[in-house]
Amino acid sequence: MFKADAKHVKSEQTREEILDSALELFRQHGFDATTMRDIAVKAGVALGAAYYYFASKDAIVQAYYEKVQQEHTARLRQMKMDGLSLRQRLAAVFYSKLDILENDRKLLGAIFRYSGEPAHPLSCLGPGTRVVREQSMQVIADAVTPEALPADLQLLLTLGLWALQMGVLIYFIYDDSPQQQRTRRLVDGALEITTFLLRLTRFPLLGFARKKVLALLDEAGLLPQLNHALEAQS
Amino acid sequence: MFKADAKHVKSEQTREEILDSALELFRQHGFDATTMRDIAVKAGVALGAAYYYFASKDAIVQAYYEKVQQEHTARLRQMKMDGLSLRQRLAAVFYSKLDILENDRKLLGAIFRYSGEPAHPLSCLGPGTRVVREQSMQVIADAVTPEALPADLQLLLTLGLWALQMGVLIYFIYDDSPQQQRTRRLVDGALEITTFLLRLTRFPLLGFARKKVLALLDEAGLLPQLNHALEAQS
DNA sequence: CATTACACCTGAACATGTTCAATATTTTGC
DNA sequence: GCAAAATATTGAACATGTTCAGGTGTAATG
Repeated sequence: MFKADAKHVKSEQTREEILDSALELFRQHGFDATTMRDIAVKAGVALGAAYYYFASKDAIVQAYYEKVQQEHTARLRQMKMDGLSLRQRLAAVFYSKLDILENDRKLLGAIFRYSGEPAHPLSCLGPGTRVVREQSMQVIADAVTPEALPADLQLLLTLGLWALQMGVLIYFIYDDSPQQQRTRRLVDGALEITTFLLRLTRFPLLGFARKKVLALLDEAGLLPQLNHALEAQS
Repeated sequence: MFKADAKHVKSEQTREEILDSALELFRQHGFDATTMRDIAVKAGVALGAAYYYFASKDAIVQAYYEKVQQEHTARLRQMKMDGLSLRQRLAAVFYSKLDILENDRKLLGAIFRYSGEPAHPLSCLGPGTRVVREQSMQVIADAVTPEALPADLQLLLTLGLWALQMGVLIYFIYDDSPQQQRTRRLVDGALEITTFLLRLTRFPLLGFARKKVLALLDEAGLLPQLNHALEAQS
């Protein structure tokens, strides 16, 4: 069995070699300027080997993003959130994501390339990316949960924040201010407003709007079985 | 001079021929399954001619979308909006767009392909598509203007509705319900909630939130010079 | 009418993502 | 240990988006 493991390790090493080479080249010369042949040469394998491990060039970026999501989850698990406010916890979630992605903004474009193609396996909204998408929602849900909100509101807030995060990432890609300070300020402001509005939902009129929104999202099939996910992980 | 015009007409005809051939093939077999060679053959021209008129395969879809936007603008100009409520006017805006795009949902994916690449000329958020983007905002602005809202609120509402429209289009692409009924219901519900919330902005607390949101968007550079656009067209 | 300029068009050549049949290597079953 | 199965790897071949040096016809110029 140890030999099987050794082999698995070897195989995994080849994969890593290809992935690392690809990322280094992407960062140096950009995604489009890097060819699969360049990647294979740098990784010291034949062209076909790259396709043995990755279904496509875009799939390499997808693999990168999965690593990013793992790292994001890991970082937040390590943080002590006790005593922090909801807004502070959410700021930690958003900021750490930006920190991780800071030097790879040019790679992110590939993630969104198939947003409008339901059938594409790499569509960031399609079934092919469900796992990483749910994981990214879970990170947000974990920051929301301690607030002990009513279940429906919690679901709504989580979904809204996830959508906000998507928007922030797009803004981040376009942000050419130094160190992407503008994106950070945008996050600050958006979270301030979010928590402010959250407090308002106690009032009857906004509570009514909340119910309306939830019903609408439900009818549209946009409410994921986050409940299940939440139960499963606890 | 009439000969020069004749030539211009001829050239324009070739362009149309290529565009029409491309669209028909895209609709029949999908965007990816259609090759530039197929398009050229069907249009009765050489491969290079297609590239004389369109910078890339994606640019053909962009040209299509520009036609769609023209049609959208034209249809709404023709409609009598007198006596309609804001919600009814907005419903007309959203519904007519869906009507125009109804049979071309598969084409739309290409529009969003470069959302995450600021430098790409076809990025739907980049400078290369500014004209058509402003035109699509203008259609919404025209439906909002008769409401005679305070300028800041009008700007905010227009921007929000434009973002909503983007989201609706994405949902539309993914919607496999018959005749995309779900998207229509989503529009109905979203507009109901929007107008409801709009009424609430009169209350001081939500008015405060409104100011916050505007300041945030302004700082983020997300408020376009829609004022200018509005002035220019009136 | 000859010449030049220019818009329009051609198709071969190129670059690169992707496939795949063939081969090498490792693991498994006996 | 050895044959068979599974896994890993190779690189040539292919498909297709894109480029480009050149050709063709038409209109202005002299």
